[in-house]
Amino acid sequence: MFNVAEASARAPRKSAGERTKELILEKALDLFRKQGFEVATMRDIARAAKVATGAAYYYFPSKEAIVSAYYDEVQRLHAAKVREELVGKEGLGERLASVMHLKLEILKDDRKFLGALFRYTGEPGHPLSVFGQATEAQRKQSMEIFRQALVGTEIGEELKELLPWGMWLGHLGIIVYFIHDESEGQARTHKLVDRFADMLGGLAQLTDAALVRPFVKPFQVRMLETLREAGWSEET
Amino acid sequence: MFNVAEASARAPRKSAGERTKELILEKALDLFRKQGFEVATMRDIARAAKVATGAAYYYFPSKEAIVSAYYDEVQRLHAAKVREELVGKEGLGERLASVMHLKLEILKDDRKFLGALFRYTGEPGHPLSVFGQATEAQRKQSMEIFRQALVGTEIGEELKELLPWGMWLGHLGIIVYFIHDESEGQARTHKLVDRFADMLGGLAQLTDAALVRPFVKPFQVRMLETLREAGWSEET
DNA sequence: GTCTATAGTTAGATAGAC
DNA sequence: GTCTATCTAACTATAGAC
Repeated sequence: MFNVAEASARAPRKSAGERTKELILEKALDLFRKQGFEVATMRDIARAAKVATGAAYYYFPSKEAIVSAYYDEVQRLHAAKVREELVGKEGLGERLASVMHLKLEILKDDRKFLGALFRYTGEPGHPLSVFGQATEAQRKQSMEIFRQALVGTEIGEELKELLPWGMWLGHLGIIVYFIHDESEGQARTHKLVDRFADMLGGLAQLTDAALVRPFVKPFQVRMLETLREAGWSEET
Repeated sequence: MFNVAEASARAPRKSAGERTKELILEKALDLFRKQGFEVATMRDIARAAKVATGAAYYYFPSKEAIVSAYYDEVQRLHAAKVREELVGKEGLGERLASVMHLKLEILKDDRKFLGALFRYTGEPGHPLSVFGQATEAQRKQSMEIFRQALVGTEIGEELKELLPWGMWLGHLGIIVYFIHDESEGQARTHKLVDRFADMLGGLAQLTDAALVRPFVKPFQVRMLETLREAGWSEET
């Protein structure tokens, strides 16, 4: 009996609710992928999961919240893959490119409904706003992943502090580009990632080179000051 | 009689429809400012303008389209003010700061509903997407305004091509920050603008300085290449 | 706590008469 | 160009079964 309790503590059996929630999420994503976000209705989703509409709302306060839950899963997956794939990779450029390609790989079939993530970007109070209070935890988690890209690379103190935030912001931009990218396999986005990563790697080296650093450092310092002033550090 | 026709050609009398449209726009903005975008309904707006709901939809295909029409007006106003205020201002930093402060000045009372502009950022097909086909004209127009900030400043060829686009993109970011900024009179945003403009001015000078330019130029060239590859030039 | 069933509200959007 | 009537779908509310 004690053993059973212990075992369930180690690998807790999913409650009925958890399974239902997963089922709804899964069926919703099926529909989003097939029909797109707009066309799929909450009624459809509930029907596909063989639950009442109310059940869907019991687990997800809104349709967008389903996409948000999906994105949580994406982040978990991304963090895991990054841990695996980053070993042996050296240099900021190579590491950053790897992190981004992995992310895009995870998102590749879901461009049709990814846009829902950005719907509340301009509405500070909204629980699903990318820049809002309610999503701070996810933001930190995501920046943490990008911070991994810096491990083992030789860069100055200022960049070490600036880059995780900068890369996170840049990666949002890349995702928007990715959503718009109709090229085969989103090749253009992947190419763009390689180019940017490469340039960033080069620039990081350049700015730390003995000859150039004296000129660049004041700007880095001022940039840091400015961002702190702007409240960026409030949540770091 | 000829004179009347001529006069009306020069200053054409507004048709009934145009006046109705303006009335709806005006009343909608009143309500958005008082209640916010969400709370104000199309029914409220129509009632305030003393027309039927259908009439509002006859002129504006969606509620967001009203904000979009408002933003067109903003751009017109901004272009005019920039033309006035930029005379005598010298240096990239000072000119850019001026352009941005003027924009924020125009937007200052409307942060409550500005977020509606960004609602379709992640939906390429949508007529109101910031990055979509349908809004290309507005985008160009807006970049044109930022290009004014460069007039008379001494910067390299690459920057001359990169900056209008870069400033436009950056200014979108500033607007999002502005929307989130609860400081008195959005002082933080204005401060941020000054800092960024100042740094950009300094960086532009630095990168064109004889000692540093050889190092930096290759990066600028690659950046241009990359952006062209990415399709940025397709619409310029 | 996990749902069903059902009824109702709201508000964006549309169709068709005038 | 404007109105009335109507539709749709997100969302809410509630009462109750398990």
